[in-house]
Parts: sequence; C-alpha cells; structure tokens
Amino acid sequence: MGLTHPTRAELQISDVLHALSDPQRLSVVRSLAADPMPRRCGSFGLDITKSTLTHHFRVLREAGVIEQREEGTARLNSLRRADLDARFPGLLDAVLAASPADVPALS
Amino acid sequence: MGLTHPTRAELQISDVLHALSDPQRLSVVRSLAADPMPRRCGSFGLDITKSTLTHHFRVLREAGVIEQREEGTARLNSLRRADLDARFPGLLDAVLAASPADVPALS
DNA sequence: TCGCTAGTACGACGAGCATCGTACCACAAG
DNA sequence: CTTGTGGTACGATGCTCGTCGTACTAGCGA
Repeated sequence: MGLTHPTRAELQISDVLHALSDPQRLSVVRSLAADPMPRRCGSFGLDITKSTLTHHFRVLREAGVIEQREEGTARLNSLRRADLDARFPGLLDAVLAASPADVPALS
Repeated sequence: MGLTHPTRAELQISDVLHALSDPQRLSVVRSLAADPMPRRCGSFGLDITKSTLTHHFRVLREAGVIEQREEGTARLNSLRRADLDARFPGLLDAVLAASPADVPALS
C-alpha cells in the first residue's frame, strides 16, 4: 500500500479533469484551497461512508491533485497546488473561481 | 430533437469538466479552438464510429462546451468560447494550454 | 489490555459511459 | 428515382464509477 503519487511530469490533464468533475471531490479540493492546512480525510464534512471517502481520496491522489502523507493512524491530505500550477497553469484557479457559485442550488 | 443547449447561466462546472475529461472530446475542443471555423462532426479525424461520434458531440453540447447548428443535412459545431470564458474565466485557456503537450506520448 | 479512532480491503450493486452495429432519415447530385 | 453523404435512434456490450456494508488493521489513550 505504497501511497503512490504520480510525479509532476506524469500528471494527465484528463485524469485531473475527471478527478475534479465530481462534486464531492471538488468540494474537498475547494476546502483544501481555502485553507491549505493538511487535514484528515474525515474532516471535510462529506456525508458519505468511510469507504466511499477512501475511494474519492484515492482518485484525487492518483490523479495527482492531492498528496496524502501518513501520520500515525491518520492520513493528512494537502493540495498539490505547486505541481498543478506548474503543469497546468491557471487550471486550478479557474476551477476554484468557478465552483463556489456553481455548486449551490442558486439563491 | 430540439438541439437543446444550456444557457450561459445554466453551465455547470462539473458537466464541463466531465465533458473535457475524455481525450476524444478534448481533441475536438482543441481542434475547434485552433480553428474557430464551424465544422461538421465528421471532420475532426476521430477514428470512431458515427454513432459514437454523435454521442460525444451530444455530451459536449449538453455540457455547453460547443454549439451545434443545423445546416441542411449537416450539423455545424462551434466552440462556445464566449460563454465558457464568461462563466469560467481562464478554464478553457488553461485546458487548451495543457492538452497539446499532454495528449501525445511525449517526444 | 481494552477499547476508540482513522482509515483500508474486499465484495457487491445499480447507474452511467464509451463503444459498436444496424436501421433509419433528410438532403443533394446524378 | 437512385445513390451517396451526414447524421440520428435504438439496442447491446463491457467497463468504470459512485456508493454501500462488512470485516479488518494500525496507532493512541486510559
């Protein structure tokens, strides 16, 4: 269980776009971008099961969007902003700028 | 068969990201961005069946990425760049900048 | 040691997707 | 009218996805 992360050069635009195209995962990314403090998987307020949580975080990690570091019994997640910005300049900013007004049901 | 397009306000970031996350569709978008001349579905050099082609163009249209206009027996596709740029500023540029170096197997 | 916490692994299920083949339609050219 | 072109519709297939439940493991604290 090696916590395999793709290198910066290995990042694929389609994988990143796919990872970001799920509302739950996008919510995680948005949350991490708003507060870059590395956090545990369970601390994002997602109303889904632990196994589903594991799944989503794996998708994000394998796409290279987040980095997961083992810390005792927990797993600390942080955004790979530098790698994403280097490989796909402006992409993360554009997605983050768009999402807050997009996800809610409109007020 | 109304050729339903979402309005600019209806564009959803998750739908757009999902539409762009497929290599075939991204190739179409890249091609349309490189040459904004509206073209028929069959003119993008994709090596897939006609029915699959129809499917991909429908996904792109329903996500609001392209506009399809009926023109006699054909269907002319164009990029909804203005709408995308207005709703998700920088997103399309970032994706387009990333894709050319990303899709090929590296040289 | 006995839990509790944080998370994984595996298996399952229903839905959606990418793909195809076949059949079909509308228009244009001969 | 017949043929070709550009495309849709429908059905099927196999794969992936998002989700869950259950069982399990590793570390922390009393």
